Amino acid sequence: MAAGNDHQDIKREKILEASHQRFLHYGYSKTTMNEIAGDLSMSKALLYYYFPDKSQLYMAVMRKLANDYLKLLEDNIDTFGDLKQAFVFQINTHHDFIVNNYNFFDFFRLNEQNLPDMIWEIVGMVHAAELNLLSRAITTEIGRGTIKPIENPEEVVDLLLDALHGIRVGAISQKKTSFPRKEHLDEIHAKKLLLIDIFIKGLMY
Amino acid sequence: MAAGNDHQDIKREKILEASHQRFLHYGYSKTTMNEIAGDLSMSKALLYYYFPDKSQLYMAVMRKLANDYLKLLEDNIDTFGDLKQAFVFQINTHHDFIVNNYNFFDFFRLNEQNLPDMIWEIVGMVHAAELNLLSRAITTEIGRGTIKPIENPEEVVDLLLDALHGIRVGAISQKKTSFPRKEHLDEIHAKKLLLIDIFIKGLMY
DNA sequence: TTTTTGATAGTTTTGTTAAAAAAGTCAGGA
DNA sequence: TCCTGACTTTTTTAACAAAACTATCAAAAA
Repeated sequence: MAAGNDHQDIKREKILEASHQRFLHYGYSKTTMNEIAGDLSMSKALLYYYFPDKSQLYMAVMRKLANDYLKLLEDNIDTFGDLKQAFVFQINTHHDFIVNNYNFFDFFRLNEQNLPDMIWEIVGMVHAAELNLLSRAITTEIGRGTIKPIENPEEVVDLLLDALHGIRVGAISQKKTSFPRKEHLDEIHAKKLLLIDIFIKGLMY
Repeated sequence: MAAGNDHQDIKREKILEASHQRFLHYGYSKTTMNEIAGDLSMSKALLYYYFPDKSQLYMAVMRKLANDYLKLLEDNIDTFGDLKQAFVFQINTHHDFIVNNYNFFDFFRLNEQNLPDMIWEIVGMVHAAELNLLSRAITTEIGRGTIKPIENPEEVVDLLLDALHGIRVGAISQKKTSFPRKEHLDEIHAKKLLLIDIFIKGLMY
């Protein structure tokens, strides 16, 4: 709690940074604790002094990324001229987040089934923030009188987020299921914009 | 082509039926050709007389299921009072199709990545039929003057189908990614109805 | 007392091989 | 043309050793 933690915190930060790079470029399973330690010119044992194990180190990096994302959302809450701006902002921010960290999430793709609970805590936090941003935007918009009053805005936003999550690449040609490939993300992004366009109109009088 | 194929076709049908039951109850990887042959009191070699190999037998069953589904869609094309009826019909039919054959599709879940191309042909056919049904319904509705003219109805329907595909179980509590579990299908179904409600309104004037 | 490390213990992944099980083939019978 | 038993080939499974990696710890350094 005292000032003495400063140096420790800085070191932790360094470790998170180096780990992020490794995880981002090589994925979870193909980076070893030795390599991270090597990048920082420290011993592997020291990593274990700062973090209890590999998976929790990964989580810590992920939490940091999530926090940055959350902050971005929170900083822009209630700053939108209309509902569409809010939705577009959310889609763009989310898109950038995914594109910039695409390889980092191979951990998700690999384990697919039973991921550690802490992951779902973080995902839940992010989801809650998105829900908050967008349902407030909806409430504001209702106040403006542009769209119909909604009993439960969160339910509607939750639905939209699910729907957005379902957008995949070109129907017939491409093979669905599985994770979207990186080269498709831009096409997906464009489709999402079209979807919210229709969706918003669906909320109007 | 001649009448002599009748008996062969009946036998093929029997094989498809028995295979369907096995695949449905035990999944692809846990049913053996011997078991199917046993169910029909025939030799395994005879199966290979009618079908080239196991995977193509599975495909044949799948194609049969798909054809039944397609027929259902085609029989009801252009029979809807309004657009919503058409969408609800599609969602309900699809829902029943999935619920009734849930275990059959474990083949998808297992392989997840690189599935045989023939699968995608069938998926493509089904998708095309859904696209056709719904975009015709949209065109009809435009004719009625209820909704705005759309340059490319198929694009819009494609988008909606993707969105529907993304609907999953309750946000925070439940763990996303991965296939939906059977016990969640009804909840998903309800959410889909809500989505098309908003979506259709989004297409109106 | 806090931070750091080399050495080492423990666990998971990888590679190998043999046995078992299942897929797939074929010569020949009805 | 339809069908089968016996056979071959391929795939899955189990067991186990080697290698790679995670995680720990006593002790040195700061």
